[in-house]
Amino acid sequence: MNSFKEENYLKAIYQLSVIDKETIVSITDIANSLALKPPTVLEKLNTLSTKGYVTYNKIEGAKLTKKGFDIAINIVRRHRIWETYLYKQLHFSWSEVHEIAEQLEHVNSDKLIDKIYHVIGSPEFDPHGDPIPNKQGVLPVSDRRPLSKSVNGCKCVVLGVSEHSEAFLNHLTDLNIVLNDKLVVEQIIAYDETIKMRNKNKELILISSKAAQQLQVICVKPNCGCKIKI
Amino acid sequence: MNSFKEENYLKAIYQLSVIDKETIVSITDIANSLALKPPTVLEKLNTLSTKGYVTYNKIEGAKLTKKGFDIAINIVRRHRIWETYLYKQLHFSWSEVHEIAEQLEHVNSDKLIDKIYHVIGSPEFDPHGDPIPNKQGVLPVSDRRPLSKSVNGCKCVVLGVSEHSEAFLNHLTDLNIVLNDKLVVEQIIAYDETIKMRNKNKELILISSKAAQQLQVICVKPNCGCKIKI
DNA sequence: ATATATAATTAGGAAACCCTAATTTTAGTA
DNA sequence: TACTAAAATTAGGGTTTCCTAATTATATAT
Repeated sequence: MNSFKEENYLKAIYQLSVIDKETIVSITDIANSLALKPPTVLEKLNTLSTKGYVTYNKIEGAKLTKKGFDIAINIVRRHRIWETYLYKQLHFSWSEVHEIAEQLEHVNSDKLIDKIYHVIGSPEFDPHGDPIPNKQGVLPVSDRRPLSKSVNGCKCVVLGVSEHSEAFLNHLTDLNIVLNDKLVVEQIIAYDETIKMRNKNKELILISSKAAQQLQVICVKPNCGCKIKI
Repeated sequence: MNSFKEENYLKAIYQLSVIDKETIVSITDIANSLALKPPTVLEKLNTLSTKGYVTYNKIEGAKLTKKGFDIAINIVRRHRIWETYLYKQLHFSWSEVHEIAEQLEHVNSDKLIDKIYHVIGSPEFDPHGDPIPNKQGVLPVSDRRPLSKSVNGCKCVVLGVSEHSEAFLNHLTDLNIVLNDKLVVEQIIAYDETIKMRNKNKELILISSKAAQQLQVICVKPNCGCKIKI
C-alpha cells in the first residue's frame, strides 16, 4: 500500500512532466509544487527510487517508472472523476471542486470510482475539458491543444483554459474571447511567437506566446498543418 | 486542524464509552480497537490530553472533553451519513459500506456532508438503525434499546442488530426472528438474565443475555416499565 | 496471603517527514 | 575566464508515530 504522501509526490511528478515534455522535472520544481523544501524532496526521491516508483539523477531529473506512472495516472483519474461528480451530481461550483477532490482522490476503492464514474455517464473529459484516463491509464485521444501550437491559417475553437487566474481571464475578456469562439490565426510572429489572429467579431488581435499556451483549442480546418508533428 | 490519526483515537474512545457507560475506557481497549500497542496509546493519550481533547488517569480511564467529544461525534456523523449515502445512493451492499466510510469520514468538507445528507433525505437514523447525530452532536431521541434492557411483559419490535456475524444472524434465523417482528417478553430469568419470550408465531423461545444485548428493539407497550431508569 | 496473570508504565529506539544551515555543483553572465 | 546566481546536496536536528523489552501496579485466584 502506498500512502497519501507518496501518491502526492507521484502525482506532482506526473503533472510537472506533462506541462512540458522537454524540460526535466527538477527537485526544486517538485518542492515548489508540494510546498516543501528541496532536501525533503531529495530524501523522498531516494526512497521512492528504492521502492521502484521513480528514477532520479541530476541530469535527467525525476522520472516515473511504469509502476510509479500507474499510481500517478490513477490518482489523476480519480481526481477528475471526483471533480466531475461533485460538479455535475452534487452541484458544487467549479471553484470549490478542486480542493475537495484533492482529498477524495486518495480514498482507496476502485468500486466507488467505478460507480460514480458510471453515474456521471462515463465521460472522456471532465467539465474543464481535461481528459479522464481510463483504468489502464490511457488518455482519450483528442486534437485539443494549446493555441500556441498553431500554424498560419489555423481555424480553431476555444475549448478551455489551463490557467484560472483573474488576470488571465480578464485578459481574455479584453480580447473578446469566450468559450467556444472561433479564432483564425493569420500570422505567428517569428521573433517572439506572438500570434496575430481574428476573433469571433473579425477583429484583429494579438496574443502573447505566454497567453496562447494557456488557451486550449481544437482545430476545425481539415488537413491543417498544426496537427503534423515535425 | 486535527489529523486522521487523532480523529480515529477520539472516535475509538467515543465508541468504547458508549458500548458500556459504566466501564472505563482503558488503554488496552483503545489499543485493541485501533490495532496498536499500549505504550503507543499511552503516549498519544498524553498528547491528546495536553491538547485538551481527553482526560486520562488509571482510575477513570480515558474520557473525552467537550472539545474532544465534538470532534468524535462529528466523525460518527460523517461516517453514518456516508454509509447511508453509499447504501441508498450508490447501491453498495451493507457489508461493503463500512470500510469505505472509514476513509470518507475523514474528508474535511462540511458542505460536502451537508449536500449528501440532503440527497439521502436528511434521515435521523442510518439503514442500520444507528442514530445520526445532528450538526450540534445531539443524537435523535429514540426508545431504541437492546432487548436485554427489557422487563417482564415488554412488547417490542425488532429494529436492528448490533452484531453482524454469521453466527449471530443464523441464531436469529433459528429463533424465527426477523426485522420488524414483535416480541413479547414473558420472563427474565434472574440467575443469568436469559429472556423467555414469544416470537411472532407465538412460539416460546429462550435467548441468552449475550444475544439479547445485540438485538435492538423498541417498546410498543405504553407505560412499559422498561423505560424507567432506576 | 501469596502466587500469578493482566494492565499500565518507563526506557529506548526505528522509520517517516520535514526543517535550517552550510557546502558543492552547475549554469549563466560580465 | 572569472564572478555570481541558482540548484543540488550534505549534515544534523526536530516531531510524530509506532515498536519491543523490562518494570511496576493491580487484580484474580488458589
